[in-house]
Amino acid sequence: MRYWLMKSEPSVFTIEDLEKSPQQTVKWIPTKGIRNYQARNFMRDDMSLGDLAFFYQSNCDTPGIVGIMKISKLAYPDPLQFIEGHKYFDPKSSMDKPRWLNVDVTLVKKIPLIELKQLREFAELESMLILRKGNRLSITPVLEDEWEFINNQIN
DNA sequence: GCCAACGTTGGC
DNA sequence: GCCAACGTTGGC
Repeated sequence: MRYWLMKSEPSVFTIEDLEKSPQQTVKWIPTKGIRNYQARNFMRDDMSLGDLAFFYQSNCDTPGIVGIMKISKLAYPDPLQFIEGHKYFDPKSSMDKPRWLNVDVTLVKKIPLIELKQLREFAELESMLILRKGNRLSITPVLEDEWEFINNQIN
């Protein structure tokens, strides 16, 4: 069992959108393609069914963690890469050899916002990838210790 | 294979 | 809106 942190911009997809989705389950992210090789490789190589992930809202007034999700479907080809003219169309991808993948996620629970600036205050979280300068990866692994520490803040 | 130019991310 | 940091592209 692994732990993850997955970013979404509220202008694109919010935790409420996830809450309102059928079975509270969506392709991550419904209207968006993940177009970064490192993030793709995490999904393809390292994610397992039942892995848990923080829902992190980014690029907004109050960036931070707002929920917990689980991986409910393993990596599969992102349909958006095949739609000609679509923003996420990739001419170099093919049905035979799809380049881009998504997983499905299911909401476990919403949690009260833990702001980025709060996360920065905990020495225990110093090594979190999300807190590193210049971090831009939309999917990052979270260590078990970090996961538990943050969960203890919730309870 | 180098690297400059460009595009994107995302906190502030 | 700024801009630092980073990833990708493409000419050479």
